[in-house]
Amino acid sequence: MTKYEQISNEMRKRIKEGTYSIDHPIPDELSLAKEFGCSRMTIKRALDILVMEGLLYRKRGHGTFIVKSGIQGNQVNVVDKENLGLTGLLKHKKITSKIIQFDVLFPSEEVAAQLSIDSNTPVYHIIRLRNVEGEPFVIEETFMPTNVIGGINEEVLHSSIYQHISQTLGLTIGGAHRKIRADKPNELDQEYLDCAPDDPILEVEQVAYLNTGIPFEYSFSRHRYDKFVFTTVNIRR
Amino acid sequence: MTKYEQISNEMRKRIKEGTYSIDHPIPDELSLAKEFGCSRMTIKRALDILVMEGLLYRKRGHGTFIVKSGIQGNQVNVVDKENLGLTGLLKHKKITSKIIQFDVLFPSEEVAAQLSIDSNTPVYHIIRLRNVEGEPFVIEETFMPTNVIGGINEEVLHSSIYQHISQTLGLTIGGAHRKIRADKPNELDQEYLDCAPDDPILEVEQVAYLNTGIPFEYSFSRHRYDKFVFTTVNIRR
DNA sequence: CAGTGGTCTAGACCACTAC
DNA sequence: TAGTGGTCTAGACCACTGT
Repeated sequence: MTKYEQISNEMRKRIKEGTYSIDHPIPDELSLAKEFGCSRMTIKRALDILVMEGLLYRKRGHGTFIVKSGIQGNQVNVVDKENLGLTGLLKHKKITSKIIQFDVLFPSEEVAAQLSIDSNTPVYHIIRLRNVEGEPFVIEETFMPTNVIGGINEEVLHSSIYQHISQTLGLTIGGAHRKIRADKPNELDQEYLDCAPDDPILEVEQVAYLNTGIPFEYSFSRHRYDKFVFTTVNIRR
Repeated sequence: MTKYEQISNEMRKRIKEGTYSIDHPIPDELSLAKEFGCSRMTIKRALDILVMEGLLYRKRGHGTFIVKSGIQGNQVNVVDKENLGLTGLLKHKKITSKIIQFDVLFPSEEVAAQLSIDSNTPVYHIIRLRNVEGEPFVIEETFMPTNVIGGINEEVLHSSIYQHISQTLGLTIGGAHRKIRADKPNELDQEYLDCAPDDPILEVEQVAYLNTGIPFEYSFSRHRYDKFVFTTVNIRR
């Protein structure tokens, strides 16, 4: 844990606990530097994190203030929490997976383009039904290049692909591009998600990247409309 | 324009133009500091921007590399481009607005909570149908505190509220929290969006904030499912 | 070992705001 | 004028990597 992270955590705690008045600026950076026994740059960096989290804002010439609406709500680190896969998102919930399809094939033109591979590179093709607490939740169709990921088997598919990537393969997930849309249910949705012909579907199309910028996943997640909300936090810099 | 911004821009240009080999690290930070006649910290800060944009990635002990998929695609500053309102998102398209409802009322408990105001503060209540190129696109229901925004009239509603906020009122938009879900169409949707009873709706619920952290808008945007895709870019730090 | 990026310092000057 | 945050410097040491 770096010093600026420690200070950042301590300041977050103080802000949430109400240590500082909400109508006045928090102590200035030089004072905090003296208190924490560090340089002003380190304080600045620690506070930068809280500004990015939406907990503080700065006014040049005035000081640094607490964002009133930022205190309530316990969404600590919301900004970074996003691309962790279903298993990461829903801890403390019981997730089971049913493998509907699992094969290796040559990618279509579209899939090859999204994964930045040529059509001779085989890809895993996986369709899974994910149940949360025993209830059908989402159907995920996933394409992954075999030469980037590798080692996928039924055991992995029954637990978490993301865990396999980060822990077994030692790769770091870098980010994702997503498209979110509403759609009518297809036959697969109606069969496995147990939804009526007029129940909408929330589809998330995603290309996920390693921190090297190499795409490792192209997927479509089709959610029951009554059980899933996609949440984003956007903070201007 | 600060020095680190200038350097960041110059480096972005070089990367896109192919000045540096894509298979080797770009020059190390000390060399760049010498070339640009600045300290290493300033170089680091300039490169931080490009890392956040997904154009570069770092490997401790190795160097700094170009993200291959980051070169193609001209999505400069994608990350910041998001919350600009419909008018900002769809430039070059002809947008017209039909005002379905426009009044001032005392907020419900839910609306007051989202806007962090008490129930005695009046809010604008606006329902607009937005047409793109003459076709119905989205119904927006918006609540805004009169004491934060002010000066809303029919003329503003027919053009762009966001423009009014930033240009006329001189306020800066800071960020937004959004929830995206699929839903069945209600009567208003069917009437104005011209959709069938089994056409899904993509709803975006949003609380938008000024850079001071004060919420200024709580809104629900209900889109035709065949005309709108919500896109996000997520880059891990 | 040398070379890379990650963190941190102690201080400087500037831009903006209030008094 | 005094006080704030914004930027920048010229170094330092550490953590990690490959040879």
